[in-house]
Amino acid sequence: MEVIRRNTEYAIRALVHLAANREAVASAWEIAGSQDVPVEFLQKILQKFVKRGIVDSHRGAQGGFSLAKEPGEVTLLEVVETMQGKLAMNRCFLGRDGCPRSPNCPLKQNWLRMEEQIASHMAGITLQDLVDQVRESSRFEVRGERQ
Amino acid sequence: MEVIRRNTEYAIRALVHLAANREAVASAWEIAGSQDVPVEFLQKILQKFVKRGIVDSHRGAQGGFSLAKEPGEVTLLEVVETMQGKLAMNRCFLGRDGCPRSPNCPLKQNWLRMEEQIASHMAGITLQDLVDQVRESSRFEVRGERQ
DNA sequence: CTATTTAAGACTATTATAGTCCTGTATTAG
DNA sequence: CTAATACAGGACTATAATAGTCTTAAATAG
Ligand code: FES
Ligand code: FES
Repeated sequence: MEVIRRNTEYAIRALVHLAANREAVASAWEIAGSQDVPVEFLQKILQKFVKRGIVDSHRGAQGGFSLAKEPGEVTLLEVVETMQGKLAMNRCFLGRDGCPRSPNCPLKQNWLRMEEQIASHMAGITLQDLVDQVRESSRFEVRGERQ
Repeated sequence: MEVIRRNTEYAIRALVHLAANREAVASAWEIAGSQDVPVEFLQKILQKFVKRGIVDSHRGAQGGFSLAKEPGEVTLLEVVETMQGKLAMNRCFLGRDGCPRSPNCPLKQNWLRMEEQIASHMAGITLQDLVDQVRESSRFEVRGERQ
């Protein structure tokens, strides 16, 4: 079972791309090409971030997308939640027809704690961190350390 | 996005049922009825636990299923993994065509840590805990404390 | 022997995700 | 002003995952 969906993965890659070339405007076509993502699909994805104010869009010739915030300000949590909404372990357990049945169910507490753990973990990672790491590993690759 | 699937939820309910009536043999039909789960579907589910040695099956008339282990020995983690396999955040990030591209990717470490957190949390909850809690809450209900 | 109940696999239905396409509108180079 | 460029938004299709059903066989209690 996979928690992070494909489009979320695409989104992260695209945002890392934007964060790496801060201030520059990149078209969806350009990003898609460099990240192996279907263009039209990527546009759809980026639109969500535009609405959230995380990405700026620029129409017309020479237009495209750019990061609206500092890379250090955008957390993985924001990105993931923009794509797939709040992560939920399960709406209900041990209740036959929805959670309200057992308001004091112990699993509910456990699910919530797990959700919080994941969320706070993701909230601690920013695009800047990812960009830095990408630079790190490509430094290795340049020295001929492939695989 | 939901991490726990429907059939896993059914499985937990069914196992709690079995754990509550320890030693007794309950037919799939009986369990399904008491837990609002499609019978045939539940059979499929229980078969998985039989194979894992968590549940014993008894064919023929008056047959059914019973818990093969002590309720305190069966963890939520086992149950969830029996149904949906190991929980994975995502097989890969920031690599275009699979994880091997960046063996030292930072997200990989983060995903692993999150997976471990969830797993250890689930490993700390047993069927016994759930049965106890169900008894707790029904005690409240009996006193007329509905909602 | 017969009614009951699980085992196993094939099959279908439903829903979620992924991906495409088309039409419109803003922007800007020329 | 015009034409090319590139995003906006919605409708649409395809694919895959999940959920659920059905059918046949094998075991067992009475
Ligand atoms: S009964 Fe709804 S979360 Fe436990
Ligand atoms: S590149 Fe595969 S997990 Fe990061």
